[in-house]
Amino acid sequence: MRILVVEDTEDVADAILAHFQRQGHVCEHATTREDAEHFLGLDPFDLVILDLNLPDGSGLDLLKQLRAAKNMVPVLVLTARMHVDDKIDALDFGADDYLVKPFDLRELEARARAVSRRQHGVADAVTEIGNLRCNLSARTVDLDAREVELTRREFVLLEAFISNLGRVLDKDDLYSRLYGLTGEAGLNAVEVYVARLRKKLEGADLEIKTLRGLGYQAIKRGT
Amino acid sequence: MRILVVEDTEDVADAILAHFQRQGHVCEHATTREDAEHFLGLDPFDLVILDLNLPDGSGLDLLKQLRAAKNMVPVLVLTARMHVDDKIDALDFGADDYLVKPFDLRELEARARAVSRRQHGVADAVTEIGNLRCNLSARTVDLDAREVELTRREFVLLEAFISNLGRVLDKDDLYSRLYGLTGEAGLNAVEVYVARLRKKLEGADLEIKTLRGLGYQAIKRGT
DNA sequence: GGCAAGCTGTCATCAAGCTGTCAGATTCGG
DNA sequence: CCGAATCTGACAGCTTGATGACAGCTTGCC
Repeated sequence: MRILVVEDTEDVADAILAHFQRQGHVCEHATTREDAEHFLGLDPFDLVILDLNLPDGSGLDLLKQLRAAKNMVPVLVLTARMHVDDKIDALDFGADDYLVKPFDLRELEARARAVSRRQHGVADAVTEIGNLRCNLSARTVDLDAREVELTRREFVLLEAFISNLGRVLDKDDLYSRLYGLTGEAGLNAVEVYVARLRKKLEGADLEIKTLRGLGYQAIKRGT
Repeated sequence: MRILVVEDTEDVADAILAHFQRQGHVCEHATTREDAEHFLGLDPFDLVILDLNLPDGSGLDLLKQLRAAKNMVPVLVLTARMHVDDKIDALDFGADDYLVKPFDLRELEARARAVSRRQHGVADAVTEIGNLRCNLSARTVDLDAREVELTRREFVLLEAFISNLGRVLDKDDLYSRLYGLTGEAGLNAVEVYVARLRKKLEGADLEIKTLRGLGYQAIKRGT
């Protein structure tokens, strides 16, 4: 996933970034509202983790502004405040979930995953596509009940395909999921990883079709 | 375990810290509510030992706040007050157990262990994983009915793996279990101890898998 | 106090596995 | 049948993890 972390407390931000990056997600870090707006203009994100207490303006305003602009990116709000009012405000203004500090990284991860799943209309963390079972939280993939070992990048790619079943993902999109904004790999890299993924998923009911000039599309075989 | 001791009476705190640290647990010490909130924001703890009488606000409020934020960390409450009401309050607000001062350290230890076990849904302090039997209270480990001698750190590591079977523990997590937040060992230390533990547990039905870039995962062999 | 044993953390070195690039092969649309 | 797009096997560089050796420190024992 592409995640924008808007958080000015350094150690908290570092912990969040490190944790999600370890999972293979691509993260950008904004410390101010202005900064956040900048990033949001550059790239589509799959999730925004937003601290309500920012130095240059309430995060709540940023949220309002986003929603006013019909930007429906999933937003997970962090707040140190304990007031129920804040929670209500945040949800009213279009936050998808909220977490009160202090929080556990694992909790944050679970919420993030849930929010993003809801966005894609996928009910469960475990997705089955025919003989292929993918557990997004445990990062495990089983094909015909045998575990398939995927590397970080391969998993990111599979995640993208699974949560966008049937949709066409163009190469630029996949590229930014793998390498973010500052990516330094050649475009060919996407092709290479698609090939590697296809090879590891040989025999699976998930087919990754090539749409020449358009991108790739994952579909369930036999449909 | 990572234990947060929230206690402002110096000698009591020292005694508790010394005792649990001797057991190989990693302890942090907070003397005020604010301090406690700080630590709780930094790292997930396996247990909070909470004195109800704090200089800057009742410990009960901290507990309420924690639970309101859905933080379910096991909390063991200490209180000097003799009122029965306090006991009821603490349990009502989500404390897992309480102890009235003055108390015996061994008693505290037993309660702490019980609370933490309950949290993990383990009925007994003895956990069996195939041919490996681990007694958390006695701190003994048997492999094929032969005792394995583990050092403190090795045991802490094993404890972490056993109580998180199947889950992926990243190196930062393991590191903070071994050295706390202020640890001064290199990150390589975790690898070294995993290696030592693996060596001592050679032939056991507990496998410690390496997930490159993610961390380690303990699983029961043959599953 | 002094000694021995064992625990710790560091380091250097080695091994394994991931990554990105490339070149040549292949496929596809027209 | 051509050219462009895509596929794919090979490879080299790099990151990450494993492990034996070692020196300092602590602990327990006399």
